[in-house]
Amino acid sequence: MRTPSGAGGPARRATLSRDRVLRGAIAYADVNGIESLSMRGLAQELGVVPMALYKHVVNKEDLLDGMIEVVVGEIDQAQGTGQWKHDVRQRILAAHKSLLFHPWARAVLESRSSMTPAMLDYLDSLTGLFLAGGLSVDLTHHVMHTLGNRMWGFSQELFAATPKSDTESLNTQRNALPRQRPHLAEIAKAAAHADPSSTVGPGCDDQFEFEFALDLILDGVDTLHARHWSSARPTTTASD
Amino acid sequence: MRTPSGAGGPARRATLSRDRVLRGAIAYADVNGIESLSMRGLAQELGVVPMALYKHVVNKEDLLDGMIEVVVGEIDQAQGTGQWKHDVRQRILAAHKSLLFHPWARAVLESRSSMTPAMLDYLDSLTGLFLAGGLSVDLTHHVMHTLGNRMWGFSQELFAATPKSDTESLNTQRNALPRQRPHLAEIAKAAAHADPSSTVGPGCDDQFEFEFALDLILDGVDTLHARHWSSARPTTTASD
DNA sequence: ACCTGAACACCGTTCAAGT
DNA sequence: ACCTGAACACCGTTCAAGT
Repeated sequence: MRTPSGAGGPARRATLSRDRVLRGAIAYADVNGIESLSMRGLAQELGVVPMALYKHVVNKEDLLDGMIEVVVGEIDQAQGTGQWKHDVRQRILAAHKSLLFHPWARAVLESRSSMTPAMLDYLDSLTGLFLAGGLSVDLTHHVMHTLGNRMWGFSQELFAATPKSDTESLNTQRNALPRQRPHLAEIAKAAAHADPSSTVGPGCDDQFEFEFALDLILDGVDTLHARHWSSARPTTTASD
Repeated sequence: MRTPSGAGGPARRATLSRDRVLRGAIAYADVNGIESLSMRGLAQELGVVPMALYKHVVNKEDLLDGMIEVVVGEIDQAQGTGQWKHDVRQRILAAHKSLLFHPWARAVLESRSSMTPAMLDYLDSLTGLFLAGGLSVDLTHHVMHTLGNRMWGFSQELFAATPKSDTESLNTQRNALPRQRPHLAEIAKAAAHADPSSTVGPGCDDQFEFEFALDLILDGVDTLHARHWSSARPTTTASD
């Protein structure tokens, strides 16, 4: 025992590389949450002195950039069928799946000040699917914005936030809500009835909601495309 | 000079209140950015010892909650016209405007673990507009999700990120992009042609893009409503 | 009872001293 | 030349000592 690479103590880790640092950080964030990811903590997890990380990563921002690069790079790129709506749908659902797998990824991705190469590649391939389907450059441009844009100025999955089950929060959800927010209560009740499995939350099927919104947008785009929509002479937007 | 409340030194501030703390924090974040908002820095800005803040705010999370509460509470609630599509559009554009005014607000709002009363009130009033317009509870439910949902699993205004103008970044934008990301380059070129004012960015009209996406969704909803769409028997989603 | 300075347990990153 | 411990300049929050 006490030999430098003995079997008793903490195992001697393989030599560090950028990839090992990034994957270590991803695993750390998956397990402990992104808010508790620190350079010092990650170094300890990797069995390394904190400053050793700075050989592979210029600073914490670069670490976060790299983590996003790995996650976005892993988005499945299925073979296209040539039908743009199907192919776009498939690609976006693949991205959705990858990001769902790492709960911290969306917030980190949105906090990046500029896009990473993998992000640009993904966007470019998606753009290419629209153009290959015969959509105009003009329409494709605005569709890309539509897909990237959060509605209302803010955008997160609004009913997904599981409130802490402290007393006040439960009161708000169960008692105060129906009185003070009757409209929200009505749709929450209907959703809970449709899926009685969840007792306190509204019991929404996140995947259904995601696909509903995606299809609504893609169908709307299809309509505009068929009408030869152009930003120069907008026909309102879709119907009028 | 040196009198406790003299005219020479830093002016004696009015007594602290939760409102003064929250508005001080908002002003601080507007000027210095949310990332440099600290309890200690805010206290100094308010001419107060750090621990004094904890009389009005339970911790930093509560401070952030309160800031969001103020911003969301300031969303303009125009008088409704009775036409649901118009009224919803107006309310959402008002929210968009309020959040644009505080660049940090979207990220902070999305980072909240549960909704604040003002957020719930806003959502309830929006839900009420759909229901008053005759949309089914079912459709209204999914529409609320659609508006709240970011497309693709991630969602920020994708082309809004103004990259730092360091050399590498400019290279990426100007030279590498057309070669490596031809599709993105094509729509960027078209957009720059339409609006030659911005030299490096794609020159997109953010407000136009926001309204395009909003109208696309609202028009799609209108179509589903006219077809008596129900999640029990979805007609695909819209057209087929 | 209220207020607050000092202290605690952290951060990311710099830097100079070691090999 | 490389590596790394200590140090620097911060955090949010606790706590005990002061009034």
